[in-house]
Amino acid sequence: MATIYDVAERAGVSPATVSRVLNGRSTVDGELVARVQKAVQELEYRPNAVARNLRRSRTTLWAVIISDVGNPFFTSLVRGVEDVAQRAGYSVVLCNTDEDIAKEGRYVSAALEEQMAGVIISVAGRSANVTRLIEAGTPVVAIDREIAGVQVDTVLVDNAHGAELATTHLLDSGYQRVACITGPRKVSTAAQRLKGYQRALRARGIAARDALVRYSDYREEGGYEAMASLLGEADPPDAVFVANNLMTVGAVECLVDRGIAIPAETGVVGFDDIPWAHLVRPSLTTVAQPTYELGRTAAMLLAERLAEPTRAPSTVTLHTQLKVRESSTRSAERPRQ
Amino acid sequence: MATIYDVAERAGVSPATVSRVLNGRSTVDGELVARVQKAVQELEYRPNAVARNLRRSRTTLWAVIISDVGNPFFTSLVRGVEDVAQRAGYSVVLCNTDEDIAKEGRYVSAALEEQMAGVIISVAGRSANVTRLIEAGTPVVAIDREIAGVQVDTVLVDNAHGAELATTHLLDSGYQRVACITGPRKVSTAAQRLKGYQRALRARGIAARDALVRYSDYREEGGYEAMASLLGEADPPDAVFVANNLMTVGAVECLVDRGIAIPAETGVVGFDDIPWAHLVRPSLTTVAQPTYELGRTAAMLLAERLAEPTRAPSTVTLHTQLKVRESSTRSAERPRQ
DNA sequence: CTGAAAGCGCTAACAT
DNA sequence: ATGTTAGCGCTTTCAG
Repeated sequence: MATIYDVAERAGVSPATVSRVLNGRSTVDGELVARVQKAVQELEYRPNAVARNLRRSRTTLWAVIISDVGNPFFTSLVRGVEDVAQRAGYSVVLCNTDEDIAKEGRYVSAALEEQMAGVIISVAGRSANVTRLIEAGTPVVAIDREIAGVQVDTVLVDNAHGAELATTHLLDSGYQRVACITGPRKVSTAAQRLKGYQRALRARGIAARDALVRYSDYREEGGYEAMASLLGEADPPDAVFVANNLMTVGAVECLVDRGIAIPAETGVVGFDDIPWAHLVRPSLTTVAQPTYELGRTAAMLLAERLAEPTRAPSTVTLHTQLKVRESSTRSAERPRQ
Repeated sequence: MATIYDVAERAGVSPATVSRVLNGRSTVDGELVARVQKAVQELEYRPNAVARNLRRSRTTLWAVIISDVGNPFFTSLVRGVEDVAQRAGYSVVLCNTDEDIAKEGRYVSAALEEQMAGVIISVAGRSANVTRLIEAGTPVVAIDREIAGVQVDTVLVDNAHGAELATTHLLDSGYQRVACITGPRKVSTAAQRLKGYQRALRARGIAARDALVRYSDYREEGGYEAMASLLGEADPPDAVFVANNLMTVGAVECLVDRGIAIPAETGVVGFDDIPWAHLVRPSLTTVAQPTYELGRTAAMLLAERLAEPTRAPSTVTLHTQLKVRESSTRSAERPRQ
């Protein structure tokens, strides 16, 4: 591979001048610029980014740390990040933690060692890993999930509000015993969505019963099992609010397997859309999140912080939207969609 | 950030010795090892990977270049790559091209400039971009799509065979005029799947008619439009084989919008599963690909080539599987699944 | 077994 | 405006 010295020699200038031409910062004589560009072409010169990064002590890599690449929620989000990153001249390194804090820790170490320019993270658990990044001065944006006790730029959705809407909608549809399947205890979205569910019940003067709440893992199998467990109750629910998309699919599968009719016997609303919710029969009522926008917003916050490291961290909350479809509406009221 | 010199000083040894301890290559006196480790702990020393990469002139980054992060086919594949990569000590940089050759070119440049250790790519079009990588000596593994005229490790599925099975199955189900919606002309999988479709027709002595073939873009909207176009034919099809998952969803939506019953009036088989094909009503018959295994296999090939750069390139072909569900079986024969 | 020293390729003072 | 030069942090000969 040709180096900057080879180019300099061929163009009859110093390496510094080549560097100047390449980076277009300082002003260089037009004639020299032309010679350098010609030499670059002829030698098929390609700058060595590693050397540049070492010298500048910063890279053009962003780490995006998420818990499940298989979940369309996260892929849509990553896409939002990616689009902004590319435009701003950064590349995205994808890090999949499977909700595993140790794995998250390894990725944080890698981000630190690789001197990554910034990190966008949906945290798997407590804040320890994020603290390491902050102490090292790496800009961090929290996405989807809040990080307790740490001041960082954050992009969230109105989880409690969305959950409340969903639950209220089920009650409005005439369901009496509305259950909730939420996510892992440590995850902020799980807590917030549960809180919204409870708030909706309270608003109607209904006592929240622990027997109708399950904590699960945000995975399809977890949703299936939680639903099965709810159906095992002495007084089983006639509707369920499920706190993420994959668990909703699992819960629906469980109901289908048991021959329980949706929505006639049991109503279902899921938090977060799935790509083909409208093709599923009955089509699924969901609390849709602006997933792509979440990613875009986080990326823009990161880009801004990189440009202006000292400004105070901000939290952006995006809005969810209840998409009423068939799974939550008993015969009387049909959804318009 | 502490450097290797700080550690050396604190441990009372030379930087070279610290390096040896850290990399565990050369044998170092036990007492010195202990002192170095202690110093590393106390200083919370973290090696600078950028400096190491420059010195070693190689990195621990892999680029995975795909055409659509939004497609579950690719995310599952990426996950397979990721799992192997992490275990082998590499990180994965995700590059989304949107089937855009210019964008692909930019990612290839980035991979070259960042001195990435290897590239796994599902090519958007012709081989020019890949040739640049090969000329620079960067190991490349082609995944999902073949690269014409270039010798590289390759992981594919039996596209023509899968398409043939799908088409034959439709004919067996009693459909007479089976159409095909395939992908972009330049993409090898589109050609292969079309070929399998044609082969199945020929085997039954049916003439393949251009009027029943559409080239589209592997996207949902493209599938919708292609289906609409087919329905506009004087003699419209009574079944369709669709060459990827997203276009299948689009085609189904089109049929639903037109009030055409699946499978009674029109049968549908798609190539590549979608995650919730069984929840869709009618559930979708698909040619399932071992997506995760595709990724895993490509990653293993890359890891092997990195370990042994001179061995001859190999091509691995994985098998598809026809999953018969409701969308392709008229009342008489019910699917068992 | 350990240390000294060179150098990976680039950029940014500094000097001219 | 251009060139000279030091050095980013690490690894790896080469000596000892």
